[in-house]
Amino acid sequence: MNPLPITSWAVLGLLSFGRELSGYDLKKWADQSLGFFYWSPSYSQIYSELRRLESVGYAASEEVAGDIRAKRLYRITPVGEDALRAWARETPVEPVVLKHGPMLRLWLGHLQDPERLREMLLAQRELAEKRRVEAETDVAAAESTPEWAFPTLTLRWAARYYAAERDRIDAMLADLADLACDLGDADADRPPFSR
Amino acid sequence: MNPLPITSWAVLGLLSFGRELSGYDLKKWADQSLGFFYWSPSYSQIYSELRRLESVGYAASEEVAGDIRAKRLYRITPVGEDALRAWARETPVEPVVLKHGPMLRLWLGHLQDPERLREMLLAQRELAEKRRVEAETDVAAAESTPEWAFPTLTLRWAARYYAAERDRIDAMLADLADLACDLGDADADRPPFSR
DNA sequence: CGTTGCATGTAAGGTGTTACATGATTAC
DNA sequence: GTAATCATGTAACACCTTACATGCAACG
Repeated sequence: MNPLPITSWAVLGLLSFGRELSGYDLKKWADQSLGFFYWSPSYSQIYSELRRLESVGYAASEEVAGDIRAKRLYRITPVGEDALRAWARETPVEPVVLKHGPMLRLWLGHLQDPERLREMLLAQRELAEKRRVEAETDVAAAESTPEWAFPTLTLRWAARYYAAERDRIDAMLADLADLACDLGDADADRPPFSR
Repeated sequence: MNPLPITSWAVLGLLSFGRELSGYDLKKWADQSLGFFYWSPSYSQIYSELRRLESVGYAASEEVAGDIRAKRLYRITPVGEDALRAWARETPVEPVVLKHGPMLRLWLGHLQDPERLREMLLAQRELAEKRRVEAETDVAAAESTPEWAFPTLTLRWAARYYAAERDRIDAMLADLADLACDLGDADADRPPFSR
């Protein structure tokens, strides 16, 4: 049997805080926790990961007649706890992956209208600020509960991350403005493809 | 025909700076440019993207007897330039994707030995600092050449990014130390799974 | 009474990885 | 002479997403 993908462990991790949750709720919660520093898997993947976790005995589920409609609630099993702990302790840490779409566009700035680049950065700035506020409010909600100590740490990290992202965009906007001046000066030797 | 994946455009972007390059060289260069803010595709993917780009007429190649050994050098075609420019201008910007392995581990800190977490963060700190220095030296090498104006901007951004990453880890180490004190105080109500 | 949200999936398909293969050359 | 690097690939396969399907309940 191949080792489980990281996503599996992440989903099992969501269950390791001692609550029983449906796939739907798991996704919602993943968006607000995992989503800040790891990515949040799609619904369909959450459901299939849950089935996989159940098939290897790391999770168990039961059909529950909810307030309105039947749900399938998943919980972590003792075997699953052991496996997750072993994974967290013994597996080499995954390298950080960053795919920064806006920077890719900037890197190819010689193909673009400088004004469009500026607009793109401003939009990105707004997004980062929104995420920052989200993380900040989530910190405030979580920091009083001792069980959430570690999630609170990562939320605090996320708030700093998105604040820094916002500031870097400001710095980039300034650099871009400088660059526009320089290019304005030396009209003769434009970079390639700038027509 | 489906739209090309972003990786294709990234590889075509590497070719858009007016040089003829082999797949091998492209990968090396990708590690030092794209790798800082986007991820660097594997060799095998670079080769297959190059074949795809050639098949749609965006790139052309020729076998060249290099200094030592035969190489296949790729260059962008005029059609490819137009397509790349159109992509850069008209396609919605890809959202930022972050998959921060170390934060995932920290989020599950209740399963871990705090000392191990500290070690992990220190290792991560060193890595960020190394990347920062790399980006910084690459900035110094590129900033004098006007064609590299935009790549220089992104390298400068990367240098700031990795500096901020390093500082965030320091802040996290401090938070973690505070947390250890709090937990030491309240021995009675340990978080779940901390045995 | 139509649309939105809840809740759970299935199917198809592309993306991107690892592992492997090859052969020639440089370095120790 | 044998290890590592250059240089180019192929094959298999896992991962993950989008699109689609369903059926009920609440909201206006």
